[in-house]
Amino acid sequence: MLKEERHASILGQLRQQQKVTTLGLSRTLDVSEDTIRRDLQELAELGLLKKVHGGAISTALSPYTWKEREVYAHEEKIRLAEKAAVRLRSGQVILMDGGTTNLELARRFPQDLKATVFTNSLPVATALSEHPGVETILLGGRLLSSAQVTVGKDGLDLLAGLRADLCILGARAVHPQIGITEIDWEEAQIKRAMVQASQELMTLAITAKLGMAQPYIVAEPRKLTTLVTTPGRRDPLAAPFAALGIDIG
Amino acid sequence: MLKEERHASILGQLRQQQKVTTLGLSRTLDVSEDTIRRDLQELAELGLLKKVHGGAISTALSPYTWKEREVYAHEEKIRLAEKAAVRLRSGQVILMDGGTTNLELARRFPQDLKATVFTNSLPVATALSEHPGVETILLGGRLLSSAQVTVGKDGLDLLAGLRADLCILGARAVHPQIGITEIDWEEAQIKRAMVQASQELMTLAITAKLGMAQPYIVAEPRKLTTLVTTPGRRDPLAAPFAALGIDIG
DNA sequence: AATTTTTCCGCAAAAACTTGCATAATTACG
DNA sequence: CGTAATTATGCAAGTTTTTGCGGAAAAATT
Repeated sequence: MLKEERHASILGQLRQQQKVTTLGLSRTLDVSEDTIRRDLQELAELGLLKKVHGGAISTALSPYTWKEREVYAHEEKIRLAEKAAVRLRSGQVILMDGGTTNLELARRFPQDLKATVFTNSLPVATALSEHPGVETILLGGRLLSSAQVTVGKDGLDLLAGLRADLCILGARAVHPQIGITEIDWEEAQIKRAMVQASQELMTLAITAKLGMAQPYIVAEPRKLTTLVTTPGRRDPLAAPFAALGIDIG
Repeated sequence: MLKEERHASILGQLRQQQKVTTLGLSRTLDVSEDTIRRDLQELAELGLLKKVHGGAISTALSPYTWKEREVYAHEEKIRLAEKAAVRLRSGQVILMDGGTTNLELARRFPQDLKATVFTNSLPVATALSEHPGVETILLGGRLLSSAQVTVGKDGLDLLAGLRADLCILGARAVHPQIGITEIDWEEAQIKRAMVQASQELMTLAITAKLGMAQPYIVAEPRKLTTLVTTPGRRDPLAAPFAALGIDIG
């Protein structure tokens, strides 16, 4: 059996039952546990699953709540937020959507920054409200508890009449050909409106989100101005974006 | 069973019934109590639950942070919130503004209540987002950092087109002749619009607020339907309200 | 105060993982 | 086609993680 077949089989099983065990795969695929471990490691490096002691679990485990997502890859998110924070300039009008990475950025806005921020994210707004130099404007609408953001027509209407300097998107998936994509249609709509309403587009993406894609397109790759991520511009994961002229930070 | 599965199961159970016991989990998941204890500790370290003697509870229920302990008359506010919570009925469309008393009420919405809540308060919206039966709609606008509420034209416009069943106001001052009054002009405007948009008006007021008045009038005394407070209807502080036909709870 | 329940601590066994290495399979190329 | 290079696999030894247990400590209950 070819390695690729095994990988496909593992991912298939993972989709069906959310988890796989090293021992179980070793038996069904008739290879040693060591080989399975190496398979899982490779797939984990591609962000296709999450390796745990005893096997692996699906990264896109659906019943994840906001709180649970917040602790996932937390250290990496903080590093990205720190890198992004130094790129902000006073006087800007900024659009920010939700996401746990954006929340870390909101917490790390430079103390002396003066800016106006429009956001549809409750946690981001809460974090920014403690900042002395930032005027925060919350987009109204129905609250999605899973993502802690508001959606709906009111927010879209407000964005339609706005010309902001910078949009900071927390994306679920960033792909060099497909662009920034989302899994929820209502969220995707608001994000699209945010992108439309601003000059520049910055995205913070942890490694696991690079090269991934979801059903609803938020922005095409060429819309992206800055991509803040962990791998450098030479890294195969980031290089395709650099080739498009996107600033890799 | 993988450790992560157990964790997911624990969190799932916690989300549904907001508490779990060590013994119960040990039985359902078929591992020793020590293992459960270690699981709970790990999850507690990630901030995903709160460990208590005998098991764990949802963090949503116990946000007794250092800040909240210092809230003025906190215990009294909690008692008022408990009294008000039992008066809520399923199917209602409710308007809620901010304030620490309203926040305590939001945390104590009956678990089986089904309702739609419009609010301009960030903490109230955050608390309600954890409630399975409540649809939360946030009023947009500029964020006042001191009160953690939004103000502005967008919220006023939305309220103008609304007919709600109940308005729950957290008032700064309640006077039997002057009515409910506020100290901030912008907040007063939103509150006034909320009162206008609903059939009934309920207010939770700690003793210290009774008989007080502030510059901006939000609602006349006769608008008030229910006053939830500590003194009984015979008490000289509450009697003038009872005389107006207001329900004292 | 006594008793029961729950938690904490250290330990030991089992399971799972890592690493280095030898061998087998596959691919590359003259 | 044959041989070298590369890659994949399995094995063994050592390490880490996980788990359950006994007993002491702490907390709740009576």
